[in-house]
Amino acid sequence: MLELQRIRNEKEAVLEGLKKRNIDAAATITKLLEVDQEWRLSKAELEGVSAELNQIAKEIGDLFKQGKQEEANAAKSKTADLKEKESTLKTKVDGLDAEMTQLLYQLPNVPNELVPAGKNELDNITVLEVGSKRIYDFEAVPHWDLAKKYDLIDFELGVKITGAGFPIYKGKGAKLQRALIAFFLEEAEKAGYEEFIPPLVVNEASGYGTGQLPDKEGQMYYVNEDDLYLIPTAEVPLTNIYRDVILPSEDFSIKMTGYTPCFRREAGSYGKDVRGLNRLHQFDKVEIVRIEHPSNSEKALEEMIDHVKGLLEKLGLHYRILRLCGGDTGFASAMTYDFEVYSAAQEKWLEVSSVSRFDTFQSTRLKLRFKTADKKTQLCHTLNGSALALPRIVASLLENHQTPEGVIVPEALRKYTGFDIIN
RNA sequence: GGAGAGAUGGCAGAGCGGUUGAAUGCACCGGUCUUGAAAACCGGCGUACCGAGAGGUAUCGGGGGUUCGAAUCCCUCUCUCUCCGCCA
Repeated sequence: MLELQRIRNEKEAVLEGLKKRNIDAAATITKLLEVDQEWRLSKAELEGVSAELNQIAKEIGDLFKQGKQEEANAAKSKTADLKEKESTLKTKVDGLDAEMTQLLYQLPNVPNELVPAGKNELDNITVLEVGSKRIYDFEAVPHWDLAKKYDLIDFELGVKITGAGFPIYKGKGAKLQRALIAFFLEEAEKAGYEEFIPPLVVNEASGYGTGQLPDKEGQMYYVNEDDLYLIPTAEVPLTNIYRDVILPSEDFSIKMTGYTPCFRREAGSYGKDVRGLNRLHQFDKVEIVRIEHPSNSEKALEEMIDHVKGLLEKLGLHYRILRLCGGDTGFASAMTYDFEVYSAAQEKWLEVSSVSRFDTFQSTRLKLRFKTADKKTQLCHTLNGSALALPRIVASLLENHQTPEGVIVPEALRKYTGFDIIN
């Protein structure tokens, strides 16, 4: 959620920024400021009436103490009108308040100045490409065929047990999952992230805290009986650890990591995009989350990018980094870098990581703040990224490291897998 | 699942219809004293919103109600604890 203060003070800059998302928010913001104006006036009026009532109540209390019953009772009659007025104003102020919140929820984050304007993925900017496309001297096979050939993943069996998008990993396939999780967690730990194992279901307040609610309600699995949501990413429980927290000083840098399964309904997906491991309802991911002083979030983002680069390089994967354009940047993000790995067999780039800074967009909702040196409270910045999500990494590893003899396991992974080839 | 108890400031813990944003202790910050520190003493010390400011309003788990007035009474929701049952 954008800070109301910011919209008041920098209306033009906010509008300009949102244009990069291909959004014209002029009407919403004009309306918002109108409501805000009226809200402030009504609120001042309401508080005046409340102050008057409080004053009278105090006087009546004093009169009773002095035994002046009649005067006290006389004073009571004065309150009827004021109470009526207070109640009306209260209803009005609450209504305006709700209307403002509603409008604020509609506005996405203002993109960082580096974010290019644009509509969709075609307008993203490639900022770095490392490695080059592998040349195969045999016909490259897509990962779903390799998974079947080496009996690593059984998609049909997953359909039997649960449904499409819930694969069953077997044997070396299962072990590869475990190895990747362990590898990612240890790399994160080396980079200074503390590991957490959070709950996989969260309450409504947490959903609102990181911005999955109210807009993306349909993307989460919902447990009606207990009013809980299955997490779509570890970002939700990890970031919400710091909901309603005021850090005691400005000297902080919080780095968290966690492995969790992630659950996404992916309503509306179909066709070749969902083939094999490309898009699943349940998948494994190691997430990194940071809570930073505003002055450090740029550096933090760079560090996270370097971390993810390191992972991909250790896995021997050819990748590129994209700075997403306004239109392709997520609702809550101020700037997002996507990492993509090239799949020769599928002849396309697969998104394997997304690293974002949210500035104060999440912390506004989370009420996540810190105390400045002069005792003021100020909003923190939040950032997060996948480091990494498993399915497309597995797809990339299988496809890019395939040989006629089998799939070669990257050196860095061998101590976790215990085998160096899948055949 | 059944029965009971409870939810107060960073923590502990009073208050149980009247001027209480809230006693007291601890923690924390500033000061006096000291070569320095400790102790002692003095002062300060939640959050949010409105306001240029003075100040005002809200907040004692959430929501609603009774009352001139609610942390205190009533309703409701959520959560926690204890005992019983079940169980990895």
